[in-house]
Amino acid sequence: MDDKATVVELNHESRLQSEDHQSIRLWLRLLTCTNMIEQRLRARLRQEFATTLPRFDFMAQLDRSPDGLTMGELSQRMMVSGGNVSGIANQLSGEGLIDRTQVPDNRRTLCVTLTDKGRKRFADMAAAHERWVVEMLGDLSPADHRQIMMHLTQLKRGVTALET
Amino acid sequence: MDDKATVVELNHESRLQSEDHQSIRLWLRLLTCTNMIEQRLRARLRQEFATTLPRFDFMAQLDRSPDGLTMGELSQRMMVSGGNVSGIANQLSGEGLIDRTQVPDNRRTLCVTLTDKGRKRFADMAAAHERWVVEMLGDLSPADHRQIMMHLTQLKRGVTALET
DNA sequence: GTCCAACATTTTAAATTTAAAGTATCAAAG
DNA sequence: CTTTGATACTTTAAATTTAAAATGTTGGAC
Repeated sequence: MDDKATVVELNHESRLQSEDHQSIRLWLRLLTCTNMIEQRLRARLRQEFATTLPRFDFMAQLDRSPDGLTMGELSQRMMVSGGNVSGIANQLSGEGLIDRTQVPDNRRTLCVTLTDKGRKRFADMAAAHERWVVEMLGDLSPADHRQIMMHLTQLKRGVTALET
Repeated sequence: MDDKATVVELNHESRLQSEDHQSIRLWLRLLTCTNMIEQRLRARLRQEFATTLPRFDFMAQLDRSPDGLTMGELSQRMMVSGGNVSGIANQLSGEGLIDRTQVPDNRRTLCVTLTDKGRKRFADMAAAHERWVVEMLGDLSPADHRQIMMHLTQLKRGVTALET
């Protein structure tokens, strides 16, 4: 439907109108970058470790917290719904990668930890994952990194500040 | 599970280890920002227009291309699988918001356009959507906008450059 | 002690999403 | 003309995801 005299990348930003607000441009650029990286990571995790991004994320959060996390904490940190976390936990538990134990002083709460097997499994994936991310973002100089981080901090602060 | 002497935001970045590579930090920051914005937009589209982000995205791409887009083009631009686009197209077509017409010189190809109803419906949503995005990102000065865009351009270029 | 609202989690149903297989069409080679 | 491989799209099955309802638990208020 489009004449292409020049090669054009097609992605979220293709929907931009000339009169669109600068903020819309920034948002679509952000979305495009994130989606591009996410898709690559997803594909590689599937190809090389037969796992998914949310499962990896789940284990990464636990690896970071050796004392364990509750289901609610996992839900917050992974930024997904509670039901979602329940489902992933069932899988990982079934594969012996995590333990769920009752917390003595609150019978509503579960404490989730990586098993030894889970910790080992994650270590392999984490090393590869880091290589992939560095490969994708490593072009940027340390100074650029700092600058983008600063800007995204500001952006994040602005969004967080809004109520609801 | 965590003592919180200070208020800590919980999100993807919570999984960061002290020794993690700068690129991982940047990636998780990017993911957190995108998810935060995406969740807010998703919730508002549902509350105020009883629709979803992918449906909005679909219509936005079409609004941008008055001559229509093929299913394949939509798939590329929305950065989702072809089957996904088929499903959304069925919905929107059922609601009379889009038309799918055969292209005369290629019977495999469908050309998708917004109906008048679809165009009107989208105009309302787009106005609100722009307000929301500006509300979230508007804190940044025009100079900041330019800088972040520049950096994300570079980041995008780096990721695109990788094969596969 | 008894309610009652809040909380932590799971379950449910519906929608979304994906990868892969399937269908139909095309274009080009022989 | 026929075959072949590529293309455009849809269908399928499985997994993911979400919002909302359901379950069980807690900690006051009274």
